[in-house]
Amino acid sequence: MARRYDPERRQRIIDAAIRVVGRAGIAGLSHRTVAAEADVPLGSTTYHFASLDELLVAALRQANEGFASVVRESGALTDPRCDIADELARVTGRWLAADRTGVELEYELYLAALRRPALRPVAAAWCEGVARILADRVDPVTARALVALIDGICLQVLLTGGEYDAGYTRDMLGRILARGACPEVAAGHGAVPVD
Amino acid sequence: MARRYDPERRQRIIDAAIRVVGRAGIAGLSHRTVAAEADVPLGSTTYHFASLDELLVAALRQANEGFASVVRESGALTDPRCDIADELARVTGRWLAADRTGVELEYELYLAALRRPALRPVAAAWCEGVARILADRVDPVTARALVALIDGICLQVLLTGGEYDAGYTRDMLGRILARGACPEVAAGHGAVPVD
Amino acid sequence: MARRYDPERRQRIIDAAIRVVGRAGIAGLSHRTVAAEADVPLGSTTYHFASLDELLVAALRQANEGFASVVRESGALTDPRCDIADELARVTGRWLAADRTGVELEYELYLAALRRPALRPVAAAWCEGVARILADRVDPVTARALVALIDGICLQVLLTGGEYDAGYTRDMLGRILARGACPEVAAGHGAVPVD
Amino acid sequence: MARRYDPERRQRIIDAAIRVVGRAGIAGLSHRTVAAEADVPLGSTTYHFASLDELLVAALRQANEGFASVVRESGALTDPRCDIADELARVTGRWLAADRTGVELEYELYLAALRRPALRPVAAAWCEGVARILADRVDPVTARALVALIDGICLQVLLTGGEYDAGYTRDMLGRILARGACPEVAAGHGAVPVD
DNA sequence: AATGAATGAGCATTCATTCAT
DNA sequence: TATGAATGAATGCTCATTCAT
Repeated sequence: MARRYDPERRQRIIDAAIRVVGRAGIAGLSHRTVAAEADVPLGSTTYHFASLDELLVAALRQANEGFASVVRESGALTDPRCDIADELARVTGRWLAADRTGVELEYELYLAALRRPALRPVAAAWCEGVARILADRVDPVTARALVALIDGICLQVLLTGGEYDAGYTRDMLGRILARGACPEVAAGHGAVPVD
Repeated sequence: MARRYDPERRQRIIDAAIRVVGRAGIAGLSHRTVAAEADVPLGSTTYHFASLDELLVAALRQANEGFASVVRESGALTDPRCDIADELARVTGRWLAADRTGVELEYELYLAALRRPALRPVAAAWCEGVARILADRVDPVTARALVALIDGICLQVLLTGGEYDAGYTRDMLGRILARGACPEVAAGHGAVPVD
Repeated sequence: MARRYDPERRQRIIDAAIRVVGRAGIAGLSHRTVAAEADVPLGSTTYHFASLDELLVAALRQANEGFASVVRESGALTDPRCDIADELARVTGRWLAADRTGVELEYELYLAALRRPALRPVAAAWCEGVARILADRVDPVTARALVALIDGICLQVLLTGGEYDAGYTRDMLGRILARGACPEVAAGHGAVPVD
Repeated sequence: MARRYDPERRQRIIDAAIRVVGRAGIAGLSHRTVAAEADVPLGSTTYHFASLDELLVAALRQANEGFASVVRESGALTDPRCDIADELARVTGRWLAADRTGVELEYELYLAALRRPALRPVAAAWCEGVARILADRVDPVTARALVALIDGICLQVLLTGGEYDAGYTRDMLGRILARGACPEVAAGHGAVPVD
């Protein structure tokens, strides 16, 4: 009994869900685990969220902001003189190093959206969020490609257990940004022969 | 009783697992669902695969081949005169269009490696497999970036429900390839400079 | 459906567990057997007891009381003039004769503590419970030895299928009590010397 | 294939079973665990032992000798001048300290014999084995009581997780041996008043 | 004589959800 | 409104045993 009239309980449950997903993955999210983590009665979670999916969407929508805010807080990107490739590579490295839990959680969102259409808008917002921040410096198409490349590089690091290589990332982002730097090659999309 | 001596049972279980994941996602894969799909007794699945993870690894290893074989079969990549960016963009488009279920399955298994270390080596093999096919035409670092970018673009398509844009993809792959030709940028990061 | 709101269910499950162990041994105790015996749904047993060990502790705690209460009810022990050895031997005999099933159950749960640390505190309480009853008449060290000897004798009877010999038991308990009166022997080992 | 004609396989399986029971208890003994421990094919265990019980009896019969042989090897007991109580207490302490696995295994035998009549002769042999060794120095009845007391004391140590107290053990064994030392008290089996 | 494959029963446990209060 | 109790289904997994070879 006791704990009636707890207006922030709903929020506390969401926060707990984020911690649970961060720790054990979406597969580890259940009414029980989240109730235990939030220190609320089991019935409370089903009362505030009609289904687990509803809770999951609320949680992921909130957790969504990790990378975007890291990028936004990197004031450098707004400085027109900074090297975007270098700065993005650095920021990505910091993000990967700082809080692996948060990183895994955001990619878990990707995994989940694959099967749950309800999550697709949330996943789409992730991409757009980052792209919009870059919109002041690069055209939208390039921004989207930068996000895609960062995504792909991060996935390779996370999935293969490899080290993140900031120099490599900077160079590859640089290539995307440097459209036209080597006009004669880019023009024809020619292959780069190895020998 | 009845069905003793079924030498291909192990393979049949793997095939059934792939069908189950394709239909219901990894979350839908259980000893029971796969046993029902393969039409074998429950005990048979645990006999042939000591754990679900082991079955998942076998399934991922087999499903893994989808994109790689599409790329490999695109004989064009071995033709030194073809435009790699254009060809890769076209092949990717064909793959995405042909069998969305297969694509989703491949990415779901791929992303699952995030939480299941047992799957990581197989996920890593995915990247390397595609990169190796490109190895005849581009240096390894560039190959890895191409794979990363394709990964990122495919994910955006799958997750946002957007259309696949072959022209955009070709251009962005082209940028990565273009600068692969500029030794002063690639230098120092294991790139194989073009002489 | 049907049987919601059954406030004594928890106790009924414990009682059922004791019956199951009495009939089939600890090895025969499972959520399923106890649920069937208590006539409750399977989920009910796991709801009330988070693990089988927890149920076992509750059962042992309850079954535990058999010998202790027989001793306690033997009012004679509180009579300063009675012969403790004789009375303990008689009480032990009565306990062994009365309900062999109960005795075996008590020893089975007792011995199970060997492998299940969760049961150890309850097993320890068994010893202390009996020892405490004797505390009015003998020093604590002697009490512990009396309990140990009774334990050993009962085990021999139970395990070898031999007959219980009250005279032999009385004599041996008597020897332990007799030397309790010789301070020079007991001294130095926490014995309470008789002044 | 390969390993046909392995005349010692039966014995190797028994040895493996003892190790398994010592490590994980009787509950941990299965055809699978013992086959893995013995490094023989699963079918081999069922071939050599028609049932698990048969293997268990064979294993316990062999493991049975632990304490008895420790006592026997303590040559001191055959020296008429040695203090039996002291020597037994010391030997018991050494046994408990040396190899807790072996100790637990022997008591596991007790637990099992409670429910499996097939094991009772084995358990009875345990008691008699030790008693027989003492037969040269004390009368059979006293020998049995010594064994019972040692049993009870060991159980208390094992079950309550307490420390073994050699001095206490020597004193209590001494009381059983010292029949008649305090004739006036022993005669009447009088109680030992605390105050 | 020996064994790998097979299988159906059983295990402890977790679960989303329902519902009477 | 909020919740503890309840429950049936499902989970991964282990098992003793059988049996064709």
